[in-house]
Amino acid sequence: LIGGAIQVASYDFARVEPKWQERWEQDRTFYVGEDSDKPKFYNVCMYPYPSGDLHMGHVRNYTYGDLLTRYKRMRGFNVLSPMGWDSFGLPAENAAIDTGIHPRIHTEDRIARMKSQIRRLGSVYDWDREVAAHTPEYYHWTQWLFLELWERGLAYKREAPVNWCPRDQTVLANEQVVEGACERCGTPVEKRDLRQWFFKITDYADRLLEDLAGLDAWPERVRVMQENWIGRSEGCTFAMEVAGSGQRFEVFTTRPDTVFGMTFVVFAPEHPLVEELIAGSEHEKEARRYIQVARLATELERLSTEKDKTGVFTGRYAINPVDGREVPIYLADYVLMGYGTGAIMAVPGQDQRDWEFAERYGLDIIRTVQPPDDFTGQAYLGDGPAINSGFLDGLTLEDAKRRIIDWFEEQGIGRATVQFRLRDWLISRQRYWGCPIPMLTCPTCGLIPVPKEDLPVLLPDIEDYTPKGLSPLASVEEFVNTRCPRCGGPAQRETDTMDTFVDSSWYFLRYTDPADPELPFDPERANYWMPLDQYIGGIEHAVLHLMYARFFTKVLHDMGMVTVDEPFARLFTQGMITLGHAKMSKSKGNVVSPDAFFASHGADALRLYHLFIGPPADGAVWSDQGVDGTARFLDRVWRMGTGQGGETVERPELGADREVLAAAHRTLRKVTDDIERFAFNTAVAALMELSNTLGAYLRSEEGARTETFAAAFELLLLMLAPMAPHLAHELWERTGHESMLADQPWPEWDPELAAERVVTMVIQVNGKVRDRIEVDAAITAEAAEELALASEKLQGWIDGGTVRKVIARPPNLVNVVVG
RNA sequence: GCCGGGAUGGCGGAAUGGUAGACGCGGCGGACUCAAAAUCCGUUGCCCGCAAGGGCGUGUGGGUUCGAGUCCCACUCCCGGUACCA
Repeated sequence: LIGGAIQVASYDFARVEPKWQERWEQDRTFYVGEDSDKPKFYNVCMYPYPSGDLHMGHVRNYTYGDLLTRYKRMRGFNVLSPMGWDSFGLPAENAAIDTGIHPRIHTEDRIARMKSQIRRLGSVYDWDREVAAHTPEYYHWTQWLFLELWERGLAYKREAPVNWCPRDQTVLANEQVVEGACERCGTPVEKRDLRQWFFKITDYADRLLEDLAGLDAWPERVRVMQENWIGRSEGCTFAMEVAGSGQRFEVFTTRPDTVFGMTFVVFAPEHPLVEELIAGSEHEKEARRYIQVARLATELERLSTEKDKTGVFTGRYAINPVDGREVPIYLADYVLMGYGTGAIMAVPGQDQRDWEFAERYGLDIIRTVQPPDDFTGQAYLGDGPAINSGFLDGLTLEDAKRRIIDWFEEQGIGRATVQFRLRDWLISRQRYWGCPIPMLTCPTCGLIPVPKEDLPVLLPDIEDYTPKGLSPLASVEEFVNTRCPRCGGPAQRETDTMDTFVDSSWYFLRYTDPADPELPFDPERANYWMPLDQYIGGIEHAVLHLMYARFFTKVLHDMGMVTVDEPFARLFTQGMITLGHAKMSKSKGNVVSPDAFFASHGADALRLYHLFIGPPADGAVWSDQGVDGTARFLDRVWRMGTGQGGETVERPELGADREVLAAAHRTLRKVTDDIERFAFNTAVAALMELSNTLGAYLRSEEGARTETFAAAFELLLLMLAPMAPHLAHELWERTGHESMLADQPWPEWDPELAAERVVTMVIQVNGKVRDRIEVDAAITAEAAEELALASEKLQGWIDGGTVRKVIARPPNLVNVVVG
């Protein structure tokens, strides 16, 4: 950046960093096998979508991951840290629509760019295990896994109302709809009925929920988010009858105890019984109009809480099974077809939504739980004795629930049931750049899987990527038309591709056996590495990827392919880097590129700043000057390590120097602690302090003793090795070490040296600091008290009062209570 | 609304119930230099004071404690997630 003579004195990262990046690669320092005596440590950063440019979020992620790889290796672990590419997906296809460049060319070009940036960061991986979702060698096994799910009844195709993004011309999973809009492009999502492929993740709902409890090394918030997403509620399903017609339908409720308070029934407008219900009713016209309007409403409008509840009377009545009373049946879109049975018993006295609806349409409200005297709200949701409830009167909420469910069972009309909010995972995408679904439709045999020996079903090259509501594959006749493997007749291939979250649900298993030609992975090799000892990534994957990957792992466990049934033992979710509290994004044009910093400050300074910026779990505000600061620190270390920070002197005796060595060992203790608890910011701060101490030592009047300085500086380099690896390795070599720094064991601190000998003791009067004195760290309470009371400064503060109490907390503090 | 997290100097942040503001950024003053950059030294929460020193101070109001940024209660605001889930 700046030329001139001075530049020679500072850390020449432009020369040093590439040198070590090559060395690590040539020496295969971070390539590993399964034949080690050391304990294993499987460390993964979430594999990226190859967008082509490393952004600060990646840098933060890989800096943490790389620190851990290097640190754990020094701690004696057989560390596997692989990297790969989530390389199917929409951006490459959208680019192809614009430019005509094949998504594969586009993607592979970007992978190459990103890979070189990752190398430039000094982040090290076992590249022999690199995987990319878009390669036939990988998606062969994604298809194989699909067929396994199919064989187990966990993959199925059905017509369903789905979320349709009109801009991307594709279906979205529920998880990809954010506030009624497409997660990717923000376009409001529409409802469409399409035949789609689903994975039956709901079969695993209970296990996905229960096993969260065992994930105690996961962030609490991620567990809570998954718990809410799965959304288990216990309740009861019971049957009711339509008066006159004898038609039966079921309702689900979590409050069966309030059944005597039912004053109406509501059906979702899409409920399959609605047609029959309204046919011939005097309210038929009105009802049809309402259904029409409800269907057209976008998800966004329907979800709006601002909207008043609307509905329409069907003209029919349902019979309450507990007392034979007839209650009106309404249609209303506040009841959702996708949850429960799509029909509810409405109890306005105990449900606020029902209350609002009842008020609007002038329906009765009956309280069945006695609210407390001071209750001023509308619907009462709390506990209390049951009232107006026949044989339930007087019972508490829980007792009444149990009693009424028993009664339903005795009558044979209902039972206790559990409902989940979680829906099956819709995996069909009407797009080109994804993993083809290995299924055929035969006019005689129906849905037929592609035989495993015919895999992979290759993605054909095409010319026209424009979405037309069907996958672009649908217009490739050579692809579509094939033979049925069962009857030999003509058959047609499935033309949808899979959601890219399918690809990413198992890549961490492929890493363990990346080139296996027979299986997605060898169970033995997978069992050696699984589970991941550390998984690091963004919080945005809290429910999507992390839950799908858990689901796949459980299925593979049930297949006997892998022993564990949870993939990620420890999860760390990093906070987001923002610029002045605004999210960095291309569209806002406020992206700070790491590339510029590789050139101006070097990778080590950038890494160190990411470590130093704040607690890793928190968001952080980017500051260019912050990188100046860590670069300055590295320069100071560099000058000290290359003899430019001051001369050392030969001196036999170790005197006050002992304190310098002690400081180094205390730093080592703190840095080790801090790394273990992911407090990288304070670990860096501690290294800065040590470097300040060493600088002062070199400049001190009596001079730094050669041997002592060397010992302390060596510790500094060892601690810097995982954080600023290039500079640390270079200085290690320059200070005369033969072996590579990365191969050194992490040092142990000397407890005797690290122990404090003299500390500052604070003397307080009534909790306010009035004096400070130096005392022996081993001082007794009695001696501390005596010293404190003897303090001259204290006398003025005690004057006029009597000492009521003395609290001594040696060696840090004595508090004299004066009254 | 519900769930989770948070609020500390000009800024990022530090602090097992025990010296609030470590470390860094920025600022100010100085050394070096013809000058600048770089580097080094000093200083930097606010208020009063020439100083010695003193007072105040961790979103607000209470409480527990010899002692509270930290624990408890009530509230305000900010961030994230989620939302007619019966």
